[in-house]
Amino acid sequence: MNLSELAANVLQNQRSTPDLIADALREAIIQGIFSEKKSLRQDEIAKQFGVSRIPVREALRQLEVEGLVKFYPNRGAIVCSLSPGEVKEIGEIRIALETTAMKLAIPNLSEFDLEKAQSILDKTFDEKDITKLGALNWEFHATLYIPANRPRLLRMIKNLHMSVERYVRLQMSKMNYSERSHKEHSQLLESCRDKNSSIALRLLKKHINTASKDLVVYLQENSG
Amino acid sequence: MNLSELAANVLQNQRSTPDLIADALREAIIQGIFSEKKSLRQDEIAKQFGVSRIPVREALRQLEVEGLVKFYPNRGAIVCSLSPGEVKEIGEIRIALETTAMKLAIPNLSEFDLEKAQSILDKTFDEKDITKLGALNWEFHATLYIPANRPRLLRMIKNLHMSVERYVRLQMSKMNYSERSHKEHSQLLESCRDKNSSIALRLLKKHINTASKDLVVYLQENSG
DNA sequence: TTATCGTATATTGTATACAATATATAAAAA
DNA sequence: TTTTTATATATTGTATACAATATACGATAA
Repeated sequence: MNLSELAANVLQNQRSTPDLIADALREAIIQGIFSEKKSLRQDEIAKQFGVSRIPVREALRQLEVEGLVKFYPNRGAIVCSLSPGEVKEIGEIRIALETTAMKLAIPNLSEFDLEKAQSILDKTFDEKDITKLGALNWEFHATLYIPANRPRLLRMIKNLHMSVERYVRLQMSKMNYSERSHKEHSQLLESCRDKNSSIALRLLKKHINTASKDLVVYLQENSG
Repeated sequence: MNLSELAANVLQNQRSTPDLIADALREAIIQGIFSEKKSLRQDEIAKQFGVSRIPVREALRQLEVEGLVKFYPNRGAIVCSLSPGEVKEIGEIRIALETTAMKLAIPNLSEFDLEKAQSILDKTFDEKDITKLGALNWEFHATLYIPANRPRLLRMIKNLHMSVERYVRLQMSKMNYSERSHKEHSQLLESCRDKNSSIALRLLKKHINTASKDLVVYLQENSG
C-alpha cells in the first residue's frame, strides 16, 4: 500500500459530526434508551452533544433511511416501532441475505476465522449482560460472513440485525433463548469447519427462522 | 376505511422538502445528469430549488445512506461510482432478494397482476426512450413482487435497481439487451401464469445473473 | 361538570450569517 | 521555464435567528 492509498484510507475513516451523532442515536434506540414512538426532541439532543440542531437533523435523516426513525411534518422524528409482521419480514430477508453471505464465505473461511468465531462463542457462554450478548451475537455472525468479501451485503445484514436488536433484547431476558442460540451457533460453526455448505445453510436458515418466529410470537403476546 | 385512517394516510403521503429534493437528485443521478465523481455543489442545487442549503444537505445525507453519494470532510458530497465488483455484488444480492419476493408473490398473483405485467411488457416492445425503458423494466418486476406484500423487501430491491440503473442505461443503448430481456421477461411471466415456482425462480435467477454478468463485462471493457 | 374556543408556549423547518477548510490564482524563488 | 509560497476566492459545516406549525393550557359556553 502506497502513501496515497494510506492517505485515502485515513480520510475515509474520518467521520463527520452527523455520522457520530447518528451512531450514538442508533445505539440509544437499539438499547431502548429512547422508548418507542417517543419523539426525538432536536433541541435536547443537540444540547447533549453540545452542537446546534443542524447536525442533529442530518443524523436523524440518516436514521430515517435506515428505518429506525420516521419524520412527521412539523412534528419532528419519532422512534419507529416494528409490527410483528415487519419483524417477520425482516426474518425472511435475513434468511435470504445471510444464507447468501454464508455460502460465499464458506470456501474462504480460514482457520483464524473459525478460531475467532469459537472464541466469541466461548465468551457468550457466561455472559449475562444483554448489551454485550447482543454485540457478541452480531460479532459471531459477522465473523462468519466477513470472509465472503461482500461489503454491501454485510452492511445490509448488519442494518437488519440493528433494526430488530431492541426486540431481541426483550426476548433474551425472558426465555431460555441464550441456551438454544448457543447450541445452534455451535452446530453452525461445526458445519463451517467441515466446509459443509448444505448443512451450514440449512442450520443457518433454521436458526434465523426459529429465532424470528419466537420473536414474533413474543411480540404478539406482549403487544401494546 | 374510517376518517382517522384516511387522515393518517394523507399525512403519510405528505413529503418533506428534503424528501422531494432527494427524489429529484436521485433521479438526476440515475439519469446521469450528474456525472460520476462530480461534486454536488450545495449552493447551486439550493438555488435550483429556490431553498437554502439546509434542506439540500439533509437530502444529500439521505442519498448517502442509500449509497448514491458520499460525503468527504469539508469537500461536500460526490456522486458514487460503482466498481465492476460492486455491480457484481449488487447482482448477487438482487438474486437473493428478488427470488425471495417472487416465491412469496406467486401464490398471490391475481389475474389482474398478470395482465398488468403483460401490458407493461407489451409497452416495452416498441419503446426506444431509455429513460422510459428503465422505468418500464422496474414496473414489470415490481408488479410481480408487490403481491408478496413485503414492503421493506420491495424497498430494498428498488434501491438496488436504482443503484445500477445508470450503468444499465449505458449497456441498453449498446447491445441487443432489449430483445433478450424482453424474451426472458416473457418466459418469466409465463411461468408465473402457471404458478410454477421452481421454473419462475430459476428463470428469474438466470435473468438477473446474465444481465449482471453482461453489465460487469461491459463496465470492465469501458472502464475509466 | 364536559366540550369548545382562543391564547400562550414549545418545537419544528429553514433562511441567514459566519468561521473553518479547501481550491484557485498570482507572486516569488529555484 | 518549473516549482514553491503567499494570498484571494469559493465552498463547506454549523451556529443563530425567525417564521410556521403544533401542543398545552386556561377561559368561556353548553
